[in-house]
Amino acid sequence: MTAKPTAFGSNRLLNLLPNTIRNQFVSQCEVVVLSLGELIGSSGDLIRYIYFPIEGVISWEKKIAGSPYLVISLIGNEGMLCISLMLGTDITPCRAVVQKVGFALRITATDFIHQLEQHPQLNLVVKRYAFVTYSQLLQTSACNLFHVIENRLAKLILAFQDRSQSDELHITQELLAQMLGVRRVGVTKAAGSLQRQNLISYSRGNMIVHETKGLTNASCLCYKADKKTYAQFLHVDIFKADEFPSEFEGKL
Amino acid sequence: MTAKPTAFGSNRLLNLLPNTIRNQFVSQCEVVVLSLGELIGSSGDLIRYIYFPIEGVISWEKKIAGSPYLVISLIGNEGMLCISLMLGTDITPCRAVVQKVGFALRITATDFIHQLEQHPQLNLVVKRYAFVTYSQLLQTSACNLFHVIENRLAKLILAFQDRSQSDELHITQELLAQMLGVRRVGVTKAAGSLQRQNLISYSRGNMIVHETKGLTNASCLCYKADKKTYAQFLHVDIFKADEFPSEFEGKL
DNA sequence: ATTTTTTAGTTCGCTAGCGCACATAAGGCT
DNA sequence: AGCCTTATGTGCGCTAGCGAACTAAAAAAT
Repeated sequence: MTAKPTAFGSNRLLNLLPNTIRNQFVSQCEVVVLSLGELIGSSGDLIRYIYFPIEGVISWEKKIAGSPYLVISLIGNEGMLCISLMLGTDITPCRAVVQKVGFALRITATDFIHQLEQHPQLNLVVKRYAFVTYSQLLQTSACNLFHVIENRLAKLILAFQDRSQSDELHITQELLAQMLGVRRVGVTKAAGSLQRQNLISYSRGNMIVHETKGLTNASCLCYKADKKTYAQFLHVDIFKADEFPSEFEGKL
Repeated sequence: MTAKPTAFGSNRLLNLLPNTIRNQFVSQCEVVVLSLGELIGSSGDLIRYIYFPIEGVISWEKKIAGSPYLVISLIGNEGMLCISLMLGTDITPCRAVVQKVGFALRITATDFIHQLEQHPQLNLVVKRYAFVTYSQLLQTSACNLFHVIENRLAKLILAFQDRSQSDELHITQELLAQMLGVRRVGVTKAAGSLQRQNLISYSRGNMIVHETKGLTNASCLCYKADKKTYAQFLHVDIFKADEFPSEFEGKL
């Protein structure tokens, strides 16, 4: 499904760009629907398109030998897919699956590289996003090792909520378990605990977040750390510094 | 300690560069000693220098709230420190500690950025290295979650051996435990098991690797996966493709 | 030679999470 | 209504790893 975008720039990364550049960039994009369960790319695939979600949630999943897929991060309109092109290769290291329906702007890989050359501001935004992604992965790596399921579940729910832009999440415990790389029973227990604390309620795949703040406390500090990282390196005034582009250009 | 390098290009990343470019790059570097336990940078620090180890091993460590430092990766002459500069920021997300003495070429951050602008080949190598690093971190993240201590220890020993370029490692179980984010007792148990299999032997901080192959089997497949990733994206003929620089230039 | 420090080995009780199997309940379908 | 599928809850025995405390032995210091 392709059409000219109707909701320009509601991807938060693209929103960081100056208007003229964003408009020029978006004119090179097409809008595509993200349908539930859709596989956008598998590990090892050639990257044909770069996606900037506007609505919906995509999970970024790594598979290692002998273990199930593990969700590395969730991607919504705060992010993009996939950063590998920025890093000198057109092969994707993970698979990406649509976990909540929506739509995205997408651009072909070759056009994207072209745009990067033309717009140092775009270049900077994407590099910074890659850094944030890397930095959050560092956090997740340690989180996976040290933190218990209940904390990790709370963090995941919050991440899903942020990207859904809704307090009602449509997701089963089975799926949450797969994302966390644990048994469903483990999620049942943890979710039960969160429900008893009146932070969430759920029924057959419909979860409602009641208390974002309480859930933040129930999660490990990793959730806050991730948010802070994003805010620090992708703050809205990323280009407002006087030195851009004279000093930043080509440097960053 | 600064002096003109005596062993040009024995960093494997720099070895990928064409001779003329490597020589030009190295002429901008100074040689510094890496002394045991030296802290090269802490999380949040400004990046003043970029390091290309020639000998020795540096650990790249992430700290999250409430937990000890966790080693994300070991860096030797196959790598560099630190990739953040490539990603649009001059702040380092981890601390780096020298775990085996040696020396490195280093260049100031501003000179490095200058070199990147001048040499698209250098740019590509560093980008690719950043991708490999990211990709290996994906692997480690899942490994930390799914694999038992014995597997992870075997992997760590192999990584240390590779970067030490020696079968004799000088490292205590206490330190290995800190690297893995587990108790020393856990390492004692796992190391005892590896010793009973005649894969290693050790005594008071001196470990000898007897069977690299056996140790590879004792490790999870993550060790092999990491090697494969490195080989795939940083193979020696990274520039031998005809299309460089005409097609790659500016694109990758 | 004796003491102190460092490194490694052992034990104990405990918890988180596992695999597996089965029970319960809510919706959807015929 | 009755059946079937899907989602969630529960129980059981087991293992990996934890915290804490103690022992043993090698090396270093006095």
